[in-house]
Amino acid sequence: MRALANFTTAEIERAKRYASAIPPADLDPRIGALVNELIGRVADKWTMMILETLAEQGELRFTRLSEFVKGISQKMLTQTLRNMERDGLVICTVHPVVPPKVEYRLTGLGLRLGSAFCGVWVWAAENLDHVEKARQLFDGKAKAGS
Amino acid sequence: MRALANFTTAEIERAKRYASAIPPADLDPRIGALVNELIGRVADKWTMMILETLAEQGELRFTRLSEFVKGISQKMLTQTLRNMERDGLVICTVHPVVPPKVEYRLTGLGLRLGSAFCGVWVWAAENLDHVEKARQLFDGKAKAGS
DNA sequence: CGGGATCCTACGGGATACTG
DNA sequence: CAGTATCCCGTAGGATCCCG
Repeated sequence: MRALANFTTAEIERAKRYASAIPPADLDPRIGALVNELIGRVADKWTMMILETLAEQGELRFTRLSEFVKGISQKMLTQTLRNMERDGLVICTVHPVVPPKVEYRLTGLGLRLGSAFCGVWVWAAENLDHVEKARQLFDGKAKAGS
Repeated sequence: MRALANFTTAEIERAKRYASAIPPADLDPRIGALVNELIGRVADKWTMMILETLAEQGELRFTRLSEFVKGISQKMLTQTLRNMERDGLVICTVHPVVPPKVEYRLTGLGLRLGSAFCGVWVWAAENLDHVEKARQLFDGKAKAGS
């Protein structure tokens, strides 16, 4: 890890804690593969946004949910919700009334995933301008190089 | 948040910390949109896996990296690396020798994102069997219902 | 209201071949 | 070795219509 020489000590500490939290999965390579499969499933744009909305709002009906998650089509909302339900992240309660009323909320598992993702959200919020500057710099260089 | 009534207190505490960490982004709706765009960019399967590998391994050459990130095509590796470089997550060092030698490592920004994602990895490793059981249960019900 | 069923298209992404 | 360029296919995912 000599490559990390020019990071701050705080950053290195975080990296170490990061690395040390992973090993258990590496004992059996199949486990690692399964974890990656699971990550791939869950690290989906819509999954993350639905997860975030439900974690913030608590419990929502289908249409209400679609209003919070801007830009999602009803097809993707349904599809993603079904997958999340299958994975045990979400519970769907159907009230037998007309017009139908269906409410979605996170399970304990889903809630824990939500708080696990929290760090990513905070990172995004904190480093938004940082990323934008990096992009402008990169695009500027690319143009100059052509 | 009455919907959370049947969670453990620990889970509720986590949810509260979660929710309280988000608000700053909601002040200006445009910020929220930008954060979501950024999340969409970064919550990509390959981005996450490359990020993880570089956080663990420190610094790697192109081919070496492709060995760690199982299943990735060289096209996607190049593409994802370029995007990450553009976003300021990764630094690419080109050594002017033959054969070419190009090394990739995380920037401080990338490293921080890596540690932010750490929670998700831990969650995945911890709850793998939980998810699998939920899937079997769900699939069983689906079959019974048909 | 909350979806399911269809249709259709754009594009993600793999395989292969070529280059400095 | 580290890409770039080309071709090509599958499917993610939007639009639309319908139904209980």
